[in-house]
Amino acid sequence: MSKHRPRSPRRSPSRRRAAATCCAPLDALLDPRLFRALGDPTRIALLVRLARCRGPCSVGEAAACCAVDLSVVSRHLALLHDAGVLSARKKGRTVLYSVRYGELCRALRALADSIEACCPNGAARRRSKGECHE
Amino acid sequence: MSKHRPRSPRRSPSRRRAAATCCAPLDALLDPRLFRALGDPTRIALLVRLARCRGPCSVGEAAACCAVDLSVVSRHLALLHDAGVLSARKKGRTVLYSVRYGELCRALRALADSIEACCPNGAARRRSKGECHE
DNA sequence: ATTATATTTGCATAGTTGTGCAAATGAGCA
DNA sequence: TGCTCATTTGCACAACTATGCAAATATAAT
Repeated sequence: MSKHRPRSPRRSPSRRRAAATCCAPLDALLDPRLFRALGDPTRIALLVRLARCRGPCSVGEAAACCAVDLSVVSRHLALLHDAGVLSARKKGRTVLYSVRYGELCRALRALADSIEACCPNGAARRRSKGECHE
Repeated sequence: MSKHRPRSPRRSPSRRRAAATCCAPLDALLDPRLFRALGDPTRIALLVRLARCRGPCSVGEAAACCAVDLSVVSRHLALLHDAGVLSARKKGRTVLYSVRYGELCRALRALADSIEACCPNGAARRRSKGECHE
């Protein structure tokens, strides 16, 4: 997901082998940077706004959805961009942001799949409603 | 997502209308509380650990995955529980936490669906790779 | 009751984050 | 060149967060 990342030394090389195989992708998919980016109400509002725009949206236009300073909006959009949620394109003196629908959806679905794969009786994917004890 | 919540409205029947209708569910699905909970490396480590456990896991057991104080682990697990990511069950003097696989997956997929529905040419769902400009 | 184990809570603290304002940059236009 | 508009950056500050340690609670075992 995240665009350019300084490669965190998080994971230890041979961390737990036994029950690890199925959940291996989880580590990569569960990127705190993505979730942190989505963890702020103002940024969520901006993301929804961008999604509703159906197409590129300038910083000023995006700012219409929330009552914070324009500079704050600029920072939030940059952060969402860094997290890989938005793409940015410069057109003249304005910056056009748009939602990276495909990337975002793929990341979320991959995560869901990976989590599901860890579910004790997760083999019955997508079938019955109550496949997992919860 | 969040444990006790007024039942998010499913997908709108007529997908894509004036541009605003289709994204209505997004507001409900994009819950900052969930993402904030997943936005911390230690909590992610705990979640992965819990997923690997394949079944209930005590606070002490979960703590094995990260080098923070047990009290911190306790707080993180409580937070994940509040966010609806984990379920908790008390057994004697230990508390068993487990991943709410179903809820979590459903939330992520619903979110992916909802985002995709906002995509300008999102009608081609799941078909081609590059359905969306990004 | 006493002791031991599992978890939680109170408090202090260092670090991070969201915010506004003012100034700076950048890009088009007269 | 100046002028205007869109966006970003520097700075300060309040609020929040993650953390560790010590003490408190809860439950089980002796």
